Amino acid sequence: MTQPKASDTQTLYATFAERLDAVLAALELEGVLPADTPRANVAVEPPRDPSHGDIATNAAMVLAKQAKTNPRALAEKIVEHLQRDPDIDSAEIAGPGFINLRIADRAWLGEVQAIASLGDGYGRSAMGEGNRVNVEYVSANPTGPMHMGHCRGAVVGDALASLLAATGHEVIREYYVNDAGGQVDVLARSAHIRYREALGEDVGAIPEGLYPGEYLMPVGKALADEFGDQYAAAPESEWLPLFRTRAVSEMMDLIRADLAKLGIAHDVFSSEAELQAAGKPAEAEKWLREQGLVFDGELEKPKGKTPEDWEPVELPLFRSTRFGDDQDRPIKKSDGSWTYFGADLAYHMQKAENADALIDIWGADHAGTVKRIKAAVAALGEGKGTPVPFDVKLVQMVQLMRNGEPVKMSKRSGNFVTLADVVDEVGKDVVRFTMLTRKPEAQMDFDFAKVVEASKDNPVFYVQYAHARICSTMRKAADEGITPSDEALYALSADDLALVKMAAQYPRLVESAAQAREPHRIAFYLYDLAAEFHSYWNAGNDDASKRVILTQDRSLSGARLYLVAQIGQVIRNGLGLLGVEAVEEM
RNA sequence: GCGCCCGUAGCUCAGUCGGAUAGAGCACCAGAUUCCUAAUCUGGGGGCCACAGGUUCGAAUCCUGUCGGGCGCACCA
Repeated sequence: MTQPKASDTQTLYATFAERLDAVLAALELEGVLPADTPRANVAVEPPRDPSHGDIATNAAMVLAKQAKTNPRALAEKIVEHLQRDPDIDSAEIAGPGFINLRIADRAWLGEVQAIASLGDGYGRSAMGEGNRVNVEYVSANPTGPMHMGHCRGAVVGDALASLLAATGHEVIREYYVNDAGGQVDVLARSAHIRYREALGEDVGAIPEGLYPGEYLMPVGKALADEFGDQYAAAPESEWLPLFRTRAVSEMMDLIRADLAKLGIAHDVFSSEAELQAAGKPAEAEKWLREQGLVFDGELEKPKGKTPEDWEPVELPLFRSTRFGDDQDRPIKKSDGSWTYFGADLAYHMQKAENADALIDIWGADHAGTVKRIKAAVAALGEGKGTPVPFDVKLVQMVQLMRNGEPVKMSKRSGNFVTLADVVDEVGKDVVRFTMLTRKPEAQMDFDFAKVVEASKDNPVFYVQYAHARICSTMRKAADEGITPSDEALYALSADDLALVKMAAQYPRLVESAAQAREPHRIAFYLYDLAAEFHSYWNAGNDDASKRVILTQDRSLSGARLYLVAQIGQVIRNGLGLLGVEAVEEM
């Protein structure tokens, strides 16, 4: 598949922003505005109320003070210039000083042709200027299959990565494998029990503190097949590293398979164990000590209630308080091994060397560690002289429900709803769209039963149905011998143009969603666009002259088919960003 | 006690860099199918944007405080 090219031509809204800019520049020359007037707050956007026109700007209100006049007087000067633009039918001053523009039909029709010629590239943008952005997401511990708790971050991260890729960023999708801590030793011990079980031993119940899940049985079986009983009675030190490596590798295969079900594939898997083996945390420590940012000091007491076995210890601390953290954080434990943070710090420094910007998608339960990792990246930027843009997006918890009752999940007890189960039951598209139809920083309930049983109410089908309807219309028209054509676009009516206006917002929406790093905006937009289309379609039920397929007026029908095909294109492009399939029939 | 996130219609949620009369879906009520896919559409009722101050031409949006919900607060990961 060839990568669609970013739009070379400017989209409609962008050109009007530029035209306004030119007017303001002219006013500076005329002396109405002082030279080099800052215009950061000037907005050019569609008004919420369509009766106010196609495009509105607040320029006069924002700049009135600098022009030493009142907004309406300045607005009149601006309008005077704008009215000379042949693509602007009218420019009116309203309310406190808004300028409302009505755009000529031919400009809108040009946008329809732009969609057609850009195809998959419509809505792509060069905004990112090829900046390398590393997006780290999922990074679930390799101790078992993915459960629903991981799902939201996975989908949001993936959609965000796609969004950035579509807006001219070079995106690295990365997964950090936490394969170095104590929990992977627990995994190895759990695998050892399953190994003995596979050898025919009666192991009874899985002991407290180990992973009881049956997903480790195939791992034990594979180890038994390969090594026979040579490790069955051997001391732990003989088999632990081996079992750990094998089990982690199997778990990662499992996780990759789960992610594949969601349509997610990472470019890079970084191993914490390898990072440590390569001496990266030690390098980071050395460098930070030189910067005076790591020192040996006494660890502060935890802020909450003091644990009973609390005693002061001296550890190498990272001076994260210098960057706004509540306390300095240890990078090594008292046994000399690296803390999670110590390794993570080195990991982020490594990532920063290979990217212009970093984004982490984390679960809200890790919110407490955001400040220290941001401090680490800030320290790096300071040391290198160039700050590294770094964003941690927190994805709030998903409360899993079943018939209104919360489902308690615990990996330790083996009681959790796996991602694979849910995807198998309701489908990838439903899961992805559901996760994307709310902003990620708000908590959400995911009622399993509701989503399974009432999935036909899911908005994803509403959007997909719009696309399927368009495809079906194209098929039907082909049967009637009517082909889409832009020859008679001039014949389109105001109802047709309403659809165009909605579609024309797509490029600016993609850019603003990418800038805000909020992929959910795409989902809501697609819903609105689908609604506009369904409404348009149904108008043909009441009034046959408003149908798309008109056997008695093949030229108008061809124009409408051409238009509708472009709506389908936009829906397809948007769903593509979200990783949801644009089905051709339902 | 401290930090982070959230609070918008009965329910689930949008609300763009602060902009004009705060919007959808579900549910409820009334309609549309001899007609391109009714998984759709049209119309209706429903709001102290948690509360109180502040900032300004203008606040659901920004600031401060209060209340309510969630998450976190060793050297775990």
